[in-house]
Amino acid sequence: MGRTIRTKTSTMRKPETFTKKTDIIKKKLRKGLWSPEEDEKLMNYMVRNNGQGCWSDVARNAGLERCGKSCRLRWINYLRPDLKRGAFSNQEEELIIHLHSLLGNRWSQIAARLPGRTDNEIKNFWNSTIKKRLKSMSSTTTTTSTSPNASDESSSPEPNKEINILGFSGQYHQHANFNHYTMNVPIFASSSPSRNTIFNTANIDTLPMLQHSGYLNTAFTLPCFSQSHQVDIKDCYFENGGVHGNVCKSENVSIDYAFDDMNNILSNCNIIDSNNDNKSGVVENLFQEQLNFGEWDFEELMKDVSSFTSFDYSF
DNA sequence: AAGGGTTACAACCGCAACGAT
DNA sequence: AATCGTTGCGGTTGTAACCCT
Repeated sequence: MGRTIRTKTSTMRKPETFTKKTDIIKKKLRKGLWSPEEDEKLMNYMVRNNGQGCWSDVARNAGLERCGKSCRLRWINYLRPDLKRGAFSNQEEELIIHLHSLLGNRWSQIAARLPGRTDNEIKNFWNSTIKKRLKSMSSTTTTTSTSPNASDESSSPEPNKEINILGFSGQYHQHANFNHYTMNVPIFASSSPSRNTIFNTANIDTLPMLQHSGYLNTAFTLPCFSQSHQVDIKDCYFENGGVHGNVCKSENVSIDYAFDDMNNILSNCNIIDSNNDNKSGVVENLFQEQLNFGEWDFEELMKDVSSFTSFDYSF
């Protein structure tokens, strides 16, 4: 599957020029496509200043005739060094479909679980490709639902297996396109309280991702994309806000499920026990040699990622 | 080769939330 | 409490590139 990659140049939409007197009076703010020169200015500024300051300052200080909003968008959607460009992999596509079935059009939340992808990119991909594909699929089969609420468990397939991971119970559901594990565990707050919309209640689906604050919550929802293989979950730690200091240590629980890329990353990540002397959590890659098995080079992604800037987790 | 239709995606817009004053 | 500036989000638009006839 995958998209055909188009190499769009920045001449797609001509940058607006302001020649009219009224334009100049209004303020010489450019719109439209960014020129390579503008990109360079913004990039240089962001690198030089570590991205500090508000966006209107960035626009001004970088010598750009753009509004801060435009700069922000350009940076987030295009210039950020951690962006992963190119076609979506099959796994990404399936993850997007799965997440969309749970979250609906919350593109930023979906994007937060796809390292290197932006909400805009995912939204575009969804609207231009997946939506149509699902539509054509739904005309031939009636088994798939894509609306956020339509995935509620009452209308989902029967739970066909009780499971137990690290002492927490849960259920295994088999959907049309993926397997899904829902665990009944208290959920902790993320490091960004204002963005806590789905992680602060108990007994919810914990979506596949690596949380910022130093614990591996993905251990509990296990979307399955391919054939089964075994996965070890090691040293899971739960933040105080959730399980109040409980630490599940190196139990090496093996579970019988599958999900490949995302799981590959997560199974390769270890959260160091908070009882360590240094009292700071560190996301470790345990099996570096396996990183290229999945699509995401996690170390690379972690570099310069604004949303992952602080790795000195204080437990 | 031409041109009309479609696709992909960069960028804009409006709105809401939030913090500072 | 009201206002203002900033940020972030989701919907929408515009258009280069591509496809098809």
